[in-house]
Amino acid sequence: MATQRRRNGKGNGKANPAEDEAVYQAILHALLEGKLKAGAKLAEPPLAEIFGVSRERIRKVLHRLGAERRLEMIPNRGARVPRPTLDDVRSVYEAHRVLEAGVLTQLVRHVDDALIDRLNAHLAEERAAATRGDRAASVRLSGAFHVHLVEALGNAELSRFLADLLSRSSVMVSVYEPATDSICAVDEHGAIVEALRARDVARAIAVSREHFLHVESRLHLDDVVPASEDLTAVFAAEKPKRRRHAVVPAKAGTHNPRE
Amino acid sequence: MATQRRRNGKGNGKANPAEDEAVYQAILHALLEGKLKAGAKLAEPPLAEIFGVSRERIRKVLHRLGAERRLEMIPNRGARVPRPTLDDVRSVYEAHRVLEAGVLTQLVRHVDDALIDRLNAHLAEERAAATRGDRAASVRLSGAFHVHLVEALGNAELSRFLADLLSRSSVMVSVYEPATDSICAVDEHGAIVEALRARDVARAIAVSREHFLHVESRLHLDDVVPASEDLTAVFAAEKPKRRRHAVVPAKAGTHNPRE
DNA sequence: CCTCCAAAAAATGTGCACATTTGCTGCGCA
DNA sequence: TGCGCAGCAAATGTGCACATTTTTTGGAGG
Repeated sequence: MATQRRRNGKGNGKANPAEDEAVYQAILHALLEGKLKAGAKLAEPPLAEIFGVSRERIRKVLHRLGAERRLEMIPNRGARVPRPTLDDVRSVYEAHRVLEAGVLTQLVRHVDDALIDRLNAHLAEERAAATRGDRAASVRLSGAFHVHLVEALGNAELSRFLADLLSRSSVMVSVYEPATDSICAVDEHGAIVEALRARDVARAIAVSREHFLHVESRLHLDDVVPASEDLTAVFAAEKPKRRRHAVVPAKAGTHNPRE
Repeated sequence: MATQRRRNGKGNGKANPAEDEAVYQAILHALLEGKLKAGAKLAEPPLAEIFGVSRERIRKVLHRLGAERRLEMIPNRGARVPRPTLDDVRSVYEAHRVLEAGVLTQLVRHVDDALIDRLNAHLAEERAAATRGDRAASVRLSGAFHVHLVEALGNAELSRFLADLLSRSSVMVSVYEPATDSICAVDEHGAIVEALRARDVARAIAVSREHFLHVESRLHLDDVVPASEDLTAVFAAEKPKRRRHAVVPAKAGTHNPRE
């Protein structure tokens, strides 16, 4: 219900906040999945056509993404997918490293058995995923570990900041593709937990730092996978509204459009 | 030239990006200065009238401020100045504390004489302001000290995060008014610099933590200054466009309206 | 006197018609 | 051949006219 309206008659200012959110999530998702080329332009008319909504709707979403620094907005020239430099990537990784140092410092003051148990349970999950060779799960759980650390502090500001950093690094990862193998050594995570359990701040920070530098060293700037150029193909699976005559051929340069 | 147009004729879609920015800055400034009541509603029509711009312009700015979490946007119900709880304040202070712990940890790896000199120069300014009893300068310099610390790392992400925290806390400060006296003990800042010079991470962090707890303890939630209720009065000095029959007395709180 | 409800008033949200700006294409001229 | 530049097509930005929703108002009934 309530999914097939608009463009009837003329005056039609019906409120539909869910639709804004849907378009926003679709574009954000494509961005986070790395389905969009680094310097790609996101023009309003094509997107409006693809999602079957008015241009104003698209425009609002685009500006919101721009305000969140997820898109690069140039006055009178539209929105583009940011093209992060290697320095940008290092900056994000360094920020994460610094943040985690602070988090660990604060965390040793509040460690209890329950926290250690939760972290160990998470490590078990990570090991299981690694053992069974589930790359997707490994990547997800690897990021989740650091999220667990901040969330243990229960501070909304810090959690938000980390989420911001992670979303940015995920985009970069898709550009500088570090996905060779063994994404995030579980042992290093385990060492952090161990240091936490021992209340050893210095060691926890040292291990964490080592861990980040390790991950960071895997980045390589050459060999940039171009991702898809065609917006219609990118959003093919996102909004099965209707009006899908544009082939979506065997191009499929990226991953599978899943489900 | 080009500052006195609009509302002539009818079709008038002229681009004026500077005007967006001006309105944005005006509202943001009022927000940061604490001129707006905590739960105050920012309705579009009055603001449009006050600034002498179209409602769409106001709407865009309001949504942008909402995306930045500086305003609380409720669908179909407009924008309100957020009413931070005491927990919110503590959360921001804790985040700042945790962040600075990480910053200090990273900073001891890069301290050099030049940095220490710069920080000492800043401390001298702080002491001078304190000695001469300049409260405004003291507050400003006190915040600037922590900004100097992060900026010494040269990391844009971290700097942005701190700026975000500071802007939030400045709003809160205006609510929970900690301005009794001796806002930020210069000695505590000096102790941080001293620990940095000695490359003593643990001490630097301990002093910093102590410092933040000290500042935080000054907050009191009762006695909330209501600030102004009337939007026209709040923005009186901000936009001397015209159509301002509301006095605009010797207030002149801000800067010159340029050119 | 208080509560509840209907109708009006005000405020927010949206599509649309342009104005403006950008980008491009092709023609002329050195 | 190459360099500019006029004109055109496409995209972005903006005001405006409504539609929808919220809030206020003014009674009627308990």
